[in-house]
Amino acid sequence: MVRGKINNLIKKAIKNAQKEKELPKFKIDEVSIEHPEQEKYGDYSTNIAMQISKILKKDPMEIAIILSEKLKMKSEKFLEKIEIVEPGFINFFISKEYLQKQVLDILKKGEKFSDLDIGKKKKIQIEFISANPTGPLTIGNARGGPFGDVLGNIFKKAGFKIEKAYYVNDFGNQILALGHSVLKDKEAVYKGKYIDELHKRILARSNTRSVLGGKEKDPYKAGQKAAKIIIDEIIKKTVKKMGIKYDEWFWESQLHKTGKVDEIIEFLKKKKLVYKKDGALWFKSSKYGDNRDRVLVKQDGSKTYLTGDIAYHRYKFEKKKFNKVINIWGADHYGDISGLKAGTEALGHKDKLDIILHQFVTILRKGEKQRMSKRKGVYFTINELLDEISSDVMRFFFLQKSINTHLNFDIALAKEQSEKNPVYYIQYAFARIQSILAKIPNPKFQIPNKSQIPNPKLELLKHPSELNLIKQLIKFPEVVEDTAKDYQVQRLPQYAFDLAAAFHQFYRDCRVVSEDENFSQARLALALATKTVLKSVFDLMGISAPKKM
RNA sequence: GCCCUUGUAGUUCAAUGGAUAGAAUGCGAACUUGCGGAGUUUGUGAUAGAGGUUCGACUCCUCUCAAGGGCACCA
Repeated sequence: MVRGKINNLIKKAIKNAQKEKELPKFKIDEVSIEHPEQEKYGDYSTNIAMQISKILKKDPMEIAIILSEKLKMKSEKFLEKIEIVEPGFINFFISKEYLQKQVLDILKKGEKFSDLDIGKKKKIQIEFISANPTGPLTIGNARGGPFGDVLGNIFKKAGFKIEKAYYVNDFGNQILALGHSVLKDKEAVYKGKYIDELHKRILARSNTRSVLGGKEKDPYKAGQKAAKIIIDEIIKKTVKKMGIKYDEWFWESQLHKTGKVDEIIEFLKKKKLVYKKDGALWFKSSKYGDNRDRVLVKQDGSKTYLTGDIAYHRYKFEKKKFNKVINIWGADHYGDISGLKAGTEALGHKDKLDIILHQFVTILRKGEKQRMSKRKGVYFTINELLDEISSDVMRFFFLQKSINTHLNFDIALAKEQSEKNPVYYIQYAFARIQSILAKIPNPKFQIPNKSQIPNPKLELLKHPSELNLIKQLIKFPEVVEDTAKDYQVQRLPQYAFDLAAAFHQFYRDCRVVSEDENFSQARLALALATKTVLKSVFDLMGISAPKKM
């Protein structure tokens, strides 16, 4: 990675300057390197001189001059020049030769280009969606879907071992409520077509061989049966349609059946972290920074959601040995964070749990807000959305936005704009490359690939559009690295768009297949490298890479 | 009342404390007889308000205003 190389150069330059007493000793945590927006400021840039100037109270320009002298001495072939600009920026310009060589590097590495090793094979579990099995997935609770899925893909690329999990809350009050709803008795809560169907199926006197059929009068059992059907026949299908594949579907009821929840209570009792009050058993979570204590066992003897969740997390950390667990929750679970964090800390797994909240989606119909409620049967399901727009468009739409935004979703607009969507723009770039490759007229123009890399005269690639395209290509590993660190997944669609734009410009300016064999070879190599990277980006985003459109 | 998140072109969204705030879409203009006219170039237009910190603020701090969420022995 170019950025890594520059980083090392700067660190060495600082050390050298210190050795020669041109700069005093001091500590810096991180050298920040960015891409300047303007071309004249180079390809990479650092503000390190300003950072140091704060510590040393010395003029940043002076520091920049000292460092740049050291950098120039050390400078390697990949840099064409280094410039200093007021008030103390050091700007780096990448050499043509280096860029040209990178094309071959990408072709050699293929799909593995931008595979990183920052994960060191540590195990991360990402749990997302995990909506209650009481109805179809709505746009509200599925926002975490594309996000969690893609974050997992990023981690994998960055060298972590990943598990994607869905936690099924098939236990407790909402299951009872579901049961009543299915039985359509006085305590019914949920409404909708699916409830009517479940009502028929679960109450109908069907053939005795059917596990789920038959008359079921007990509301809790009816609820459990309904939950299983909802997961297996509704949610799993929707999830698949969204292009998400889970490694594990974990059922909460298992924890209760196997006594894991009781074990948690015993464990906390032993650690003297519980007490009785008002007939309930409380967890002293406030000892771990929670704003209040939490109930583990209610007055009526049943366990709270939290108790089960702590048991589940013990399973994650101790049985499955995850080094890190990331839960993606809706903003309505904000109040539960400190309770679970306290629980994991009591278990001795502090700092291994990350909880990311996603804000909600406001559904608009013709500009008017729609209040959603599963209980009232008013909601917009993922399935309905996928009838209107493709999974590609849906995923891209959600991925583009930071998880923190309260986003507005106008269905009519989404449908209308799905035809002008940036996804098409990006996919079109891919299709264009395919079409170029398909049209190679002369068999002498070999298509370079992994097994057979000819020696394209890459030094011919010197048009600004060609060099710019290569610069985009080599940013890919940086995108993976940054996203694995800060979880800002919207960087990915942004990058895909920039890359596609760079390709379209190249296409306009540089004819790929021409009479000139050497040019054709070199540009084919570049087109192929672009195809490789685009394909990887599509894979990370879970979006299809069409050969034709 | 307290806590979390958010407020950026007409609209939907970007921008590790950096240099002239970037796209898409809308509206306006132009290019493209050539590997796909689903492409390219270009004009228009925005940091909710008031203070503060900083060489430098959309970004950090304080207050005000506005939106969503949370403050359960529900999940």
